[in-house]
Amino acid sequence: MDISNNSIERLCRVFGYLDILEKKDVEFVSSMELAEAMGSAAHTVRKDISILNITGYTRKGYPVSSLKKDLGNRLNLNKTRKACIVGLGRLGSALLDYEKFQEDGFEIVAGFDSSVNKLERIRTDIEVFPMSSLKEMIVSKRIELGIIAVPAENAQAVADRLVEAGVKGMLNFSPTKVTVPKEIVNVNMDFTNALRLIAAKLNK
Amino acid sequence: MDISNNSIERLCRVFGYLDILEKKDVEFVSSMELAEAMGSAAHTVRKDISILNITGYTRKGYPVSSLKKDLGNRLNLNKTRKACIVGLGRLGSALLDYEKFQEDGFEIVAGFDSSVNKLERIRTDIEVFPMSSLKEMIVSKRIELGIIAVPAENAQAVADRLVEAGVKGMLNFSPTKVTVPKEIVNVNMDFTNALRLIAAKLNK
DNA sequence: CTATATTGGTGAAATAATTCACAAGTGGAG
DNA sequence: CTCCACTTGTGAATTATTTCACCAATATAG
Repeated sequence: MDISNNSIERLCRVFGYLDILEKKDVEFVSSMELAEAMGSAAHTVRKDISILNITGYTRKGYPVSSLKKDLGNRLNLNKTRKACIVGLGRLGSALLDYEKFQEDGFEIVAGFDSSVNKLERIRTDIEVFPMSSLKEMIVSKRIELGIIAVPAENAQAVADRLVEAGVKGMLNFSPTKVTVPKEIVNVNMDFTNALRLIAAKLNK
Repeated sequence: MDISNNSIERLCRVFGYLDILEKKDVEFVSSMELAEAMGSAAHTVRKDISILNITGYTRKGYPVSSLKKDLGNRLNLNKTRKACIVGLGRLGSALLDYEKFQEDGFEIVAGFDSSVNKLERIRTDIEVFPMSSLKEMIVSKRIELGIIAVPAENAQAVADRLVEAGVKGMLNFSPTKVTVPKEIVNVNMDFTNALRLIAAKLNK
């Protein structure tokens, strides 16, 4: 299927918003309302949805629950996926307890760190392990996603080990770009670059 | 100047990589090497740079320091900018101590939280204040950027107050899209949506 | 000095993405 | 029943972005 990255990202956001509407028992939502919530345009929303061959109802909009279900099916968001966090410094341990992940269908089932010290001090409901058991745990717990929260200089090494252990996707919080085999999905969250982007846009 | 968002983002990453090269005293870098480090193509790098009318040297590449300086000038990255963090929960307080920001020219000069309890318990070198002094501090310290690290339900209210206090740009870590006047630059970092994007790309 | 291998620069071509415009359907008012 | 206001769906037009192909410049080797 040829659906652009931008469309996918927008649709993922729509999915998130539908989740909110569903919890409020809203039955129908128009492309206009979705667009407003997303900060985009109504025709963009309609186009994105129509790419997936999902249709709404004239004069009523899209049925919230069914659209959410359909989007979820097409975008693979209907099943819970297991993830682990590597690197339990300030950021990593904050992510361990970020409840939103669970609510949204991403279950953090393990944390890893190379420092025994950190492992002992950490207070969380989630099991934490030394780096040496990374592969074993990823395999036995069937973890699909790895979240990298280690310093830049270790990011590539961690990515390599995650790949070797068999994760399918990685979310990389380190400011380094990591190189992974092309079948592995990798998304970067580079805080500094986000600030740079803001600075660069300030006087455009 | 009409330079696309994607180009700007790529160039910001190039800027970051040049910083590393400069610290290693590398004198010249080729478009190919830059491309490899960025995970893009050489012609993309050259095109992006040429959009800014910056030129390199045949057979040598680009002079690292001078390219960095030029890019910095064009992208507004050569001066340090002051930022504050609003919301000092797990994530916010982790960000307070994220040294990378300082190294990269973004100085976190204040943290804010509505809970006096949190303010008292927090251990950091950076000054923290109650929400009631948000505007006063932003004005007096000439803070240009706001980093939002509060729960979704408060994000819009915080964004409004930041705008009202006069920040020029915001980095929003909450999973909600916030609406701001169009002259304010706003960038979202939505963790959940990043994971969703990964999931959606898994079987494409 | 000459030949060669590199490397940047860039207009043009190819692709991709967005935006538009409007036909078609339909719930609801009167 | 009729009309109207509203909302989707989508081919077409537009705009933006990426990719290509190749010229020009030049460092280096011999």
